[in-house]
Amino acid sequence: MDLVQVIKVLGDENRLRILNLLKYGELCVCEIERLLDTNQSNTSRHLNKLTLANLICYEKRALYVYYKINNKALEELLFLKELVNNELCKVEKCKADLERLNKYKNSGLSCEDLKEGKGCLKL
Amino acid sequence: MDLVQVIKVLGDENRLRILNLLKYGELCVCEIERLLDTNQSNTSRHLNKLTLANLICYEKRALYVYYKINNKALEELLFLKELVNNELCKVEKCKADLERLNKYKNSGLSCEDLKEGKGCLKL
DNA sequence: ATAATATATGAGTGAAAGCGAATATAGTAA
DNA sequence: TTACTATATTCGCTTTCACTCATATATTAT
Repeated sequence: MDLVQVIKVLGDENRLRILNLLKYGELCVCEIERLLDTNQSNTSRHLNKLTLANLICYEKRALYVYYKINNKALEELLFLKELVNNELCKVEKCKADLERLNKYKNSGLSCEDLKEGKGCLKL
Repeated sequence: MDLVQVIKVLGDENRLRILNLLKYGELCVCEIERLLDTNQSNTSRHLNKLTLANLICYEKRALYVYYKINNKALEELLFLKELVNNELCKVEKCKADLERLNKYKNSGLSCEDLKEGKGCLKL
């Protein structure tokens, strides 16, 4: 995928928020879905676009698919590295996302608990 | 304008080509129009979007409007600086644009000559 | 004043993109 | 096997966006 297409993929709030969330480690689809407060279909589509642009990659374990940043892309596209590492953290929504992510991680819950409405990611 | 909107503005081939052209100095609209090989209306619209995103600025002199990179934006958004300075030069179309730009500059012609079909920017 | 030119803008069109609801697929568990 | 769950994909809808053509605006020249 060429540079213009990669930038087009980056030019969406939900996808920037996903990159920001994945900066600190992998997450499965249902976790991202709750954190973004959108539905499963939409989340999956955004993850697919990021994957096609080689910005993230995934690993399937049992029923769950875990997504993470493709660090190789960050090394090859330094503007992307700068964006992810030093610019996203200034965006208000991204800050709020990280707060919720931390609460979730500190709660000790896993994605299996989310469907029951436990924890801090309930709607 | 927030980060997402700025990236959306960046996610267009013509606008990336304009930024690449302006990297080496100011150009007026009719010069950019010829270099991109598109029409006047389209060129003006792209320039307007880049201006609204604060990525470029302009100065009107006589009948002509000269656009140039807003270097303040490059200092404030380092990913943008990296993109403009080190990434655009890898894009094939941008390379070709710079070749044509150099030919034009070396020809000694000005934008007033373009309408007569002189020089290397004729259609 | 009028004419000519550079640039901006309005209107319309077609393509692309994001979204929600429903459905399909794949893996797990009983 | 059947039932259940996580994720992906299809469909239809709506919005956004780039583009072209035509027109408006502003500046200069005559």
